[in-house]
Amino acid sequence: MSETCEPTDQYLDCCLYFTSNTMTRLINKMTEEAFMPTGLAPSYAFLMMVVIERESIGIGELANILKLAPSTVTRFVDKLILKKYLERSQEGRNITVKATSSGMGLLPEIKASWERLFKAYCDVLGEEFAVKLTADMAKANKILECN
Amino acid sequence: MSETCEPTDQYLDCCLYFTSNTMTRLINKMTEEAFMPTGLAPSYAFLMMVVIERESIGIGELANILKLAPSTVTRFVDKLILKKYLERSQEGRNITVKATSSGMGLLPEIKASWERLFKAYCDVLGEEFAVKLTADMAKANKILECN
DNA sequence: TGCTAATATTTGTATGTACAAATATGAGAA
DNA sequence: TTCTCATATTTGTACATACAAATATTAGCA
Repeated sequence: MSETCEPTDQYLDCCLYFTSNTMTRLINKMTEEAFMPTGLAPSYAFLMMVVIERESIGIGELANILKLAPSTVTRFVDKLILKKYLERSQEGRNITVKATSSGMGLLPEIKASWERLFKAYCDVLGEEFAVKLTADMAKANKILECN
Repeated sequence: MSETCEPTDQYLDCCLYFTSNTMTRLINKMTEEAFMPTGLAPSYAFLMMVVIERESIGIGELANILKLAPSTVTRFVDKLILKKYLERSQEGRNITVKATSSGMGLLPEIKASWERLFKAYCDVLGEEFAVKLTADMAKANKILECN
């Protein structure tokens, strides 16, 4: 008896903590699939995108943009350096990070994957609903960020 | 100089993967605080709630309700057994889990924490928005679950 | 020029969570 | 009754992520 969309305990669905965690697991799986061709986990791909867009950027600002802890960014950067996609450079007072040319080479595939992801969830959720939901969540995040 | 709600790169906010992960981190922090008095991490508290409500339940069904992988449920249950809040019982063919009396004793505090959490995010987001958002996310989850 | 405070980054360590492989358990066929 | 299959659970392992403590680096001051 496989489980196809059966209704489970409704009361958990009224909790933002629960729905948010559940959604993250579901969307993460979808995103990992979409980003498979890049050879990178989605968080790494996002980091690459931001670095490339900014040319050169410090750990702290990266953490701010990606909403990750600086220590997490450090670990990600370390791994991306191992893969030769990034390099650290000491620019004057600040340590900054920039993409190598092989890192830059990833950008088209990353962008394509990102679009594939968007299409994938719009296909099931309907574009209008998906876009609205995403905007609402971004709005909520902006409020929640301020503690 | 501190960073109070400054606007960051907008384009990430159009991505459901990004907004969902960000929201999960924010709401998880809030939830951990709210559940502090229970002495349990939120996921454990939720598991306890479901077990108590069902009296006795198998790992698989628990995984289904909580939307977690069965292996994850096994680990959680192991830890809750160590803390003497749960016990495993072999009922006929199936292994089931039920709360000990000390586990049951947690319920009021868990419920109180859950209400505190609800109040906390309604306070900042506004109850109407929060409830609507949660419902929309639950709706999206139901669709995404069916792959 | 050297000292101290402020800030940025990294490291140590812990936790949640998953997947895949291993294992156990019960059910049906021979 | 024994064998094999299906299903449920656990174990091995790996990764993202965080917090707090340690470290480095710069800036301002004496």
